[in-house]
Amino acid sequence: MKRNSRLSLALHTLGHMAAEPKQWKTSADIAAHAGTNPVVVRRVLGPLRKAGLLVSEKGHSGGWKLARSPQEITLADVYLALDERLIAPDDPHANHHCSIEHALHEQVSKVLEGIERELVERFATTSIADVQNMKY
Amino acid sequence: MKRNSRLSLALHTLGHMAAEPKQWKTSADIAAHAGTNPVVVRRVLGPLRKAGLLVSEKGHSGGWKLARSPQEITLADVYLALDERLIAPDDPHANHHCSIEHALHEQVSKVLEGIERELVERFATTSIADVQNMKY
DNA sequence: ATTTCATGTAACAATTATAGTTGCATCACT
DNA sequence: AGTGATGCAACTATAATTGTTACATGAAAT
Repeated sequence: MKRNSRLSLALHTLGHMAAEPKQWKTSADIAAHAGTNPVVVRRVLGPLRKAGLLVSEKGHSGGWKLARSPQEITLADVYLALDERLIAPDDPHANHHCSIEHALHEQVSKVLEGIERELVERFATTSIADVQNMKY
Repeated sequence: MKRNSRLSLALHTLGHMAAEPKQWKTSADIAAHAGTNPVVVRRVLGPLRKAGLLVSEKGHSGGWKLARSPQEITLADVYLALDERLIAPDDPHANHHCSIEHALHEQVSKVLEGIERELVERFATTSIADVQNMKY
């Protein structure tokens, strides 16, 4: 696979599911389409289930499907569920000798943090249905 | 170092330089402040020089400094110079068996590509001087 | 001129992050 | 019971990133 694969895999999968919201899809099927492994799929989809975007069922004729309508799932929901932070590094306070360095570091972090927030807001304006319906 | 280190290292360095735009800084000094290696610093700063954001001089009393004023260097300049693509994976057309898969893939790519563009626009609204001056 | 100190670059090693794999417990439907 | 799915843990493999060493080149200082 490539970089940013978690988000990308998630969006593909949700896009597919949006086309047939009633149908249960197995991780094996999803993996086959995505050219990856069922366990990898479950690993990516797990957090989406925890976030309430998907539901899964065990057992015969089990699998995965959307927990709500595609219009009600935004890219921000997915992004946050996956715990991605593409802009701002999760850097919970590196040590810096000189105080100028420290202040500057704080500044850079604040700026990136702000842009990260704006990115999430942007993601929130697009739903899975939008992706699937070729709004763009 | 941590993730996103290239962008982050670049911004820190430029921030420092913005404080003393006349002064030549060596990669060794920069590296010491950033807690990394001079070669790594040159590797990150090289593309910024190629993009015309920095100038460097060899020899005794050589080093690096800004090629223009901090107000005239935006985060987008840095981001693009480093060739970062944080949102959209550079995926020059993966093969897909079924055409639905293909169409969906195109869609996801288009959406992410659009958001990537908007991110660059956002970066363009903030300059190194803004970072340094604690505008936020 | 020679020494000194810097960049520029290549090649390699080490580390870290990510993806892939195997194995098995658990649960639900047939 | 038997089958086929998820859930999860542990491990391996691979890729990406960073760090290191070595050396050629160029410019200033002596």
